Amino acid sequence: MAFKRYIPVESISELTINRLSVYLRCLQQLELEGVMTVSSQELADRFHLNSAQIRKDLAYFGEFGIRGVGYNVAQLREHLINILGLDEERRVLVVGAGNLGIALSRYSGFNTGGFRIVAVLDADPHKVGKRIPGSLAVEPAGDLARIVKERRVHIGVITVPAASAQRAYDELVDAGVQAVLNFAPTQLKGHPEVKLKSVDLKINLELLSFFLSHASRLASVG
Amino acid sequence: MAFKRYIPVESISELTINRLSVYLRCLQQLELEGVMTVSSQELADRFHLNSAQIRKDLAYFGEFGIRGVGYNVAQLREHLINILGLDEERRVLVVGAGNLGIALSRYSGFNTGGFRIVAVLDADPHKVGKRIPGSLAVEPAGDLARIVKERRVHIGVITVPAASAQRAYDELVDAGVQAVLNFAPTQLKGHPEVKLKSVDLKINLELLSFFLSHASRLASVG
DNA sequence: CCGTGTGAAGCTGTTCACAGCT
DNA sequence: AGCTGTGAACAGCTTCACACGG
Repeated sequence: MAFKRYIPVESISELTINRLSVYLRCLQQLELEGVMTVSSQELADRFHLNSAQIRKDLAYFGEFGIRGVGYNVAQLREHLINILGLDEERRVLVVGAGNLGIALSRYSGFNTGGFRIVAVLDADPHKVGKRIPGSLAVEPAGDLARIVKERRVHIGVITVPAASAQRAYDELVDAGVQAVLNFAPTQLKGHPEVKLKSVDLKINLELLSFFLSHASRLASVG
Repeated sequence: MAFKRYIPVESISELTINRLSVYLRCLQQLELEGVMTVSSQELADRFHLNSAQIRKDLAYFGEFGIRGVGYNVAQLREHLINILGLDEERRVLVVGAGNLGIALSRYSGFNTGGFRIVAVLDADPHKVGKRIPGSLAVEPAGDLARIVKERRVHIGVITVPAASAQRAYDELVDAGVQAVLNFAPTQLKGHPEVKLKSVDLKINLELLSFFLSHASRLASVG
């Protein structure tokens, strides 16, 4: 792989990595449309991005474009897949078979493009054994460590209530997962060696609520 | 309400608003524990935040603390609820009764703390009429405009596939919603007057995948 | 004396603008 | 001639550090 090595990976911002995912979506759509080549300006116009930022983000990882021409769509798509590590299978385990856990385990985004859900766990004996339509059967949370090791799980997803999230996180880390995606609305801490990303779905609703409260004041002005 | 008025709301960053939600969670937990008063330093230590940032974020909206003492937990919690507009009922409509739409409509976070889901729609006639356990029955997507008006919907949530998301967004805006939360992995555009927030759940998995790919290189070094 | 509220400093992320390659 | 790749300027966000009030 022809990645630049003189810029350390740790120095690249999460914002840049998130944008690489966005660029990947855009390129996949262009490829469907049969577009062979695209300039950063065309990409920016089409998908409401900034052309300089696209070039800068890509330049962290290599020189993928051709001056005077632009980028080869299929090639750049492959590069992004390599950079994001989506060429390897990532085995995912979901802790918490509540509404969100079940939805994610059936969600196509979590079962395509390199990701595969290999287990869904719950501590509630009433849920254990139930088959999730279009997905797996729920397994007992007590088997977490064994399952992580046997199925060589890479990523743990936490969809338990806030009060149980820290314990789930600790167990996942002890069992040996390499990264954790947390949906519980709580601040987890304790394991700097395992990458943790937290997502609080309600925060986004509250953000919109804030704008609703303050938009009416603006509207009353103009 | 004793908000500062000399700083315009538009100048406050989304990052600050998101942190207000986090502070609210923290205060709710402290209140459960019976803590009456808290300093920014104690809050920061307890929940892994930065004390100066807490003070600065709060100072945009007023002077809520007492010098030499700290903040009254219950009072500050009320202030945050007011600032975020969570004292008013926000009526939410979900477009798309797939896995994610159904999960969100049952998700407690979307039915508490000021939010109430008043309708779940889908274009698929096979889904229409089905009752979501612990939630509402699915209604036809064709009734969107009527339902938005009759039930005075504030916020539309898009959980349809990427290809249908722009249409759903346009219909929601035309029907008169004031804000939209989009879960479809696509770049929406066209209505600057309606606040739009997009969340792509898969981007977070891809971010973790990136770190997995690059962590092994770090591990091989040290 | 202690902790808030806040200018100022420092840092990170974005955008500009152009040299250099094709 | 046109577009990439990139240093430099700019903008925005975070952290510092201290004057001020309780």
